[in-house]
Amino acid sequence: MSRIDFFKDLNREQYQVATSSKGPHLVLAGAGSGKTRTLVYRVAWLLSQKVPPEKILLLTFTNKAANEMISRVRSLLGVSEQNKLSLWSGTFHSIANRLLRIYGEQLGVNKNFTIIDADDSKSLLKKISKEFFNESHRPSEAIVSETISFAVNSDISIKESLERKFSEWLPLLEYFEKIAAEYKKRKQDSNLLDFDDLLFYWWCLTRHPKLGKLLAVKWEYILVDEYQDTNTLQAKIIFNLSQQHQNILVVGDDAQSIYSFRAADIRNILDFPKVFPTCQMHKLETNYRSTPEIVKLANQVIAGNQHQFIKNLKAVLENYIRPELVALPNNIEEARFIVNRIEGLLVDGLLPFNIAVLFRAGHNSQTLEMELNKRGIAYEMRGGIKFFARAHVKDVVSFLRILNNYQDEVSWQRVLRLYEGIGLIMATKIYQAIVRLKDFEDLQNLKLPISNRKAALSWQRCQRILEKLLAHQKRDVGQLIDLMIEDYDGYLKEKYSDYHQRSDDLEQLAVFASNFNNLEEFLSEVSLQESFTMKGQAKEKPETVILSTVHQAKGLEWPAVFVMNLTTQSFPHPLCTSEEEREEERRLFYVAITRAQKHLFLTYPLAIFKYNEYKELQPSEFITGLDSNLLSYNDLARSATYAAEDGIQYVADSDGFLPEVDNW
DNA sequence: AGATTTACTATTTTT
DNA sequence: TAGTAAATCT
Repeated sequence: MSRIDFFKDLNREQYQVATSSKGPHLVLAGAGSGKTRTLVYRVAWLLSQKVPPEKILLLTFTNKAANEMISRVRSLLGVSEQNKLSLWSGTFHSIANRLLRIYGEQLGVNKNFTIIDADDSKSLLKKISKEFFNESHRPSEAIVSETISFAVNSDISIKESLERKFSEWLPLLEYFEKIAAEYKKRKQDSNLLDFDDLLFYWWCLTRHPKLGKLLAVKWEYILVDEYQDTNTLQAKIIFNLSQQHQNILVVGDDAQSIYSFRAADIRNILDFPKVFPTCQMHKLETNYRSTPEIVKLANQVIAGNQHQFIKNLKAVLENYIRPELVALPNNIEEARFIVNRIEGLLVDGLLPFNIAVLFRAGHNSQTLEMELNKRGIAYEMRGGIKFFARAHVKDVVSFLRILNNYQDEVSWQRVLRLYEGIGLIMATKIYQAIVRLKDFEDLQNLKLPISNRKAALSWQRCQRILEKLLAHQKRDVGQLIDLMIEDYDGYLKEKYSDYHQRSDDLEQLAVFASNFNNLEEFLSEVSLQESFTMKGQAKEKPETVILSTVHQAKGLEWPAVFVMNLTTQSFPHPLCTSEEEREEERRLFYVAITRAQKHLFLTYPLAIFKYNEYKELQPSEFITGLDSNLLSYNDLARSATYAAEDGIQYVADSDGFLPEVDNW
C-alpha cells in the first residue's frame, strides 16, 4: 500500500473525521464540504490501520456512489482491479440481497427469491385490489402501495400509516389491511421479495437470536452515507448491527433531507446523539464546491426553514458572478433561453457534461428536450427509465424468471399478456393451472381448455417458447437470451417504432448476461442494478449535457447549473400543502442550488402552452422571497410577443436574449 | 354478456 | 407509462 499524506490532503475537520477513534460519530456535512472525499479517506485510513476490508460495511444511497467511492479508495491505496477490496459496500437493499441469499433460509426465506421492483409490486397490488374492491370506490394501487410501504419502512401499523399519509381513506382501513395481508401471502407463494421486504428481513436477521450476534460481530466498522435520508427500519438495522463494536460513523446533512415520501425520517439524524449518547459530533462547514455568491444564496434559501441544525456554510472560492434569475414569457422561450446560454457556455470553453439542467418532475423537461434536439445538442436524461425497467428488457427477463421459478405470478402476468387475445382474466386462469403443476417440466403435457381461438393459439406459441427455453436451460444465460430474442423480435418490430434501439438494448443484455455463471446469479443481480457498470460497460458520455430531476442530482455537482420551471405550478409541488412538506420542498430547492460550482441560472416561465391552450403561471414562492441583492435579475418576460396562429409563432428573436459580453 | 383490445388523457420525487 | 372508457370480438 502506498503511503497517503492524510494531513496534506484534508482540511482539519475532514482529517479529524477520517482518522477518528472508535465509537459512534455523527458528521454533519454541509453541501459541497467534501463529504464523499472524507468518507473515502476514512475507509483508506481504516485499511491503513490494518483493519481487514471484509470487516468494513459502507452503506450508500446508490450502488453507483458506492462503486465510485471504492474505486477512489483503490486508487488512493494503489490497489489494482485484480486485487479487489473485499469491502461490503452498496445500498441497504443490495447488502440485504446478499445477506438473505446466505442466511435467508433461517428466516424461512427461500434463497432463490426474485426481487420485484416498484412497478411489479404495484401491478400485483392492483390485481389484488381489483379482487377485493367493487369498481366504484377504489383507491389507486399507488395509494395502497405507498400506505403499505410507508408502514413497513416506518415500523408502524397500516392504520397509522393511513392516518399519516391518506387520512381520507381511513374508512376503508379494513380493506387496506386485507390487501396488505393478501399481498404478503401472494409474494410468499410466488417466492418474491419487494424492496421493503429486503429491508424488513434484514432487520429480522439482526434481531434473530443467533444470526443477529453473528452479523454484529462480523462488521467492526460501519459507515453510513446520506444518513438524513434513512428510514426507521434502516436506522434500526444499523443500530442493531453496531451493538457489538459501537464503531458507527454516519454522515449527512439535515438540510438535504428530501426523501420523506419514501419514509425517510429526518429524526434519525437529529436524534442520533440521543440514541448513541457517547457519540462525537463533527461539523464540516467549509464549502469547496461553489462560489461565495452561490453559497450566500443557498444560506438564505435554507434560512427560510424552521426545523434544522443551524449551520454556517462558508465558501473558500474566489468571488465570481451572482446567480442569475430570469423571467421568460413562456415555457418555449424558457427552453430557448436555456439552450442559448448553454451554447454560450460551450463557446466559453465549458464541456457539455459540465452543464446540468435540473427540474422538479421528470416530465418538466419535454420542451427543453425538443429545443435541444432541434439545435443539435446531445443530452443525457438522468432518472429516466432505468435500463432494467424498460418494457422490452423486463419482457425478456420475465421469461427467464419463469424458467428459474415457475411460481412467479408477476412474471407470468407480464409474459402472458404480451400475447394477442390474452388479458388479465385469461392470464390468471393459465397461471392458476400452472402453479398446480408438480414440476415445470410437465408443461408440455399441460392442455388448457381455452375457448377463445386467438388466446388458444397464443398460449400454444407461448408454451412452445418456454419448452424451447426449458430444453436449453443449462446453457449460458447470454445464449438463452439470444434464443429468446429469436421469438420476441417479431413482436418488438411490430409494436415499437424505435425497434432498432430496443433491439440493441436486448443484444447488450445478452452480452451482460454472459458474465454470469448461471441463471440464478444473473437474476439475483438484475433487479437492483440500475444500469450495468460491469466489464468496461461504463457509459461515460462526455459530449452530453445532463438533464436531471433534483432528486437524481443528489450528491453531484457541475460548473454550470440551470434550475428551470420555478413556478407555483411545479416547485414547490402544489400538492405539498403542510408546513412540513413545504420545508422539504425548500430543502429540495436548496439541494438544486448547491449543485452549482460557478454558474447558476434560475428560470421561470410566466405561461405554459399545453393542449393548445395558454395558461398563465406565477413565479415560485422560493424565488419571490429572495434578497434581490444576491441575484442578478433579468426580466425577459415582456420583451417577447407571440401570435397563436397555426401553432405557435414567435415574433421575438431569441438571439436578442443573449447576454451582453460584459455580463459574463 | 363477458373478455379483451384500442384509443385517449394526464403525469412528484425513487432504492 | 398507466389508467379508463368505448369499441370489438367470442
